[in-house]
Amino acid sequence: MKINVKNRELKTVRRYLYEKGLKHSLKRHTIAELFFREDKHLSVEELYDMVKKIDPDISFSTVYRALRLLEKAGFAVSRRFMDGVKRFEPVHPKEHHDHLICIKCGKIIEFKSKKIEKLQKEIAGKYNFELLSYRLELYGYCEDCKKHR
Amino acid sequence: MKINVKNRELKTVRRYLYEKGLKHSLKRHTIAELFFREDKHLSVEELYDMVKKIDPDISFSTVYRALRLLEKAGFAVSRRFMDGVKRFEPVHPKEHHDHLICIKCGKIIEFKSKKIEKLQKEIAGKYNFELLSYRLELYGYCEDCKKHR
DNA sequence: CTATTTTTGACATTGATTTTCATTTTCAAT
DNA sequence: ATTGAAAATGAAAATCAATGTCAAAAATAG
Ligand SMILES: [Mn+2]
Ligand SMILES: [Mn+2]
Ligand SMILES: [Zn+2]
Ligand SMILES: [Zn+2]
Repeated sequence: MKINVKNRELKTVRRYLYEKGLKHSLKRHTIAELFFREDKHLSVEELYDMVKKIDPDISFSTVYRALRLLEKAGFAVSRRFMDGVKRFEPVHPKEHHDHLICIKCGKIIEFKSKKIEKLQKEIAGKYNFELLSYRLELYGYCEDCKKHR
Repeated sequence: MKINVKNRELKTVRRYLYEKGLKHSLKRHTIAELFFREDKHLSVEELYDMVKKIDPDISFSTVYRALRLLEKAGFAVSRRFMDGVKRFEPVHPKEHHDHLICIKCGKIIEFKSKKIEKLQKEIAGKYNFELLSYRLELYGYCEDCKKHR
């Protein structure tokens, strides 16, 4: 159940805050809750626009800082796709994944490929590289967008 | 021979300028020549710093515009690696390639993998995506840097 | 409730990129 | 070589997302 996942994460956030001597505020909670519920790749701006509808008294700064906090705490990761803006997504207890990005509607589909990972390791090995991270992004038209163009 | 490649490219640039009714300036030539000669992944700033040593009267603006022109004309491509700054590299009549990037010294190694490309196409197909472009970047320590750390 | 510490909102700053505009240079036609 | 129209240039300003500052507000322990 999505709800349960979200609640588990919120509780863990709460524990993290307590352990770090940070305070648990309603605004922070509102932001985190929405962030986990949406479970998407959102820019600060985008999340802020959604947060505003729930509580118009939450500022951009607060959304920005909440996301950075979640990232530092390991509950979120950020990445930049080709449009250059930083996007955050919740970290799930799943491994690395990559993305298919629609250049028309912006839809993002996640995928994993053990085969590709294996080939990457081979390539790194060939150049005596110590591989620490990587990113693979596939751009094009999604199923819907390739019809209507 | 590298020189010949470079000269061929400069001539082609000249032809492009003529066809578009643009003018051929010495400054533009100096910038393009250096850009093709270096044949690396350079930010505007980096190329500007190198250009200054050849002709200190060339401004940042001019380097910036020259690179954009080269990109529009198809002689250069730009990309952003994880540091977020836009880098340009000459387009050679070779296919798509990907990058290994050292997170310590910044060295960039190019590679190609038909196998990975094939897997990517399979993945795109699985999601009914029309694949147009992609980027794959591998980050880690290069051969030298993994020793001295 | 009070004291202490953290959080917040508004605004400022940064850093890279891009645009603006007055001046200079190119180039084709004299 | 001279000239005039169009493009290129340099310096400065504008933009834009990301981040920093700080006084006021809110949270938590005692
Ligand atoms: Mn993702
Ligand atoms: Mn390259
Ligand atoms: Zn789409
Ligand atoms: Zn290195």
